[in-house]
Amino acid sequence: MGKQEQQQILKILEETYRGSETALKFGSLFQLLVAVMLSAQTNDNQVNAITGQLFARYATAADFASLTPAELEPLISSCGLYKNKAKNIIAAARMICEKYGGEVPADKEALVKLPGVGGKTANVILSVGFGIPALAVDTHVFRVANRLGLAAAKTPEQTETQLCALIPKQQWGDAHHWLIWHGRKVCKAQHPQCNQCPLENLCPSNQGQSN
DNA sequence: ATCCCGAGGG
DNA sequence: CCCTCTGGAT
Repeated sequence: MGKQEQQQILKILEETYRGSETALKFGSLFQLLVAVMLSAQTNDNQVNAITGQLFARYATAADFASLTPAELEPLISSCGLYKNKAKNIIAAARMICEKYGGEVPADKEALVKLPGVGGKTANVILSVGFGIPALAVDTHVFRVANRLGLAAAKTPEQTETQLCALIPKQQWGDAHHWLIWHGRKVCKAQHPQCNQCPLENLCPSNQGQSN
């Protein structure tokens, strides 16, 4: 896979998925943080199904900091992993109140120190929340980047490094969404829809390609 | 049965 | 590196 083909793939991804953005609903940076924390190992619809009511009742970091796990758990249980998520969301809310005046910090080092916030979540907050260039690598980005030959990575960290070297900084946030949506709609984990893929003839993982 | 915009702990 | 946490959709 040469650099020429990689740039061609990126161009087609951009044309196909231009303008795509997060499906998560949120009304503030802190709500974005909660929504992304809830999204682990579930899908956007499951998160959006509960955050409407949740954020109407509890909107700010201070609101969540005042909750106990026993209070929050039943409100988020439908998203799965709910004990860890409840504990982490409350602990992160308290740390944000104590250390950052109730505002989500615009700094990756600080974000990653929040309980339950790892590299992927931190990068989503930076790029989607603050407009700071960052390329979040989730399960879709990891899988799709490897399949398309945009990366040859064994870990999400390697994927991030390799993609960032390939893509201009101002497109990191957009590229994250191109790969997410391509992974969700076409390049699925189980049964990739290669026959309706705009990259069918460029993808090194497509066995049935015509060229 | 498998996957979903992961992270922390052992 | 592996395991665990977890419900809901397909």
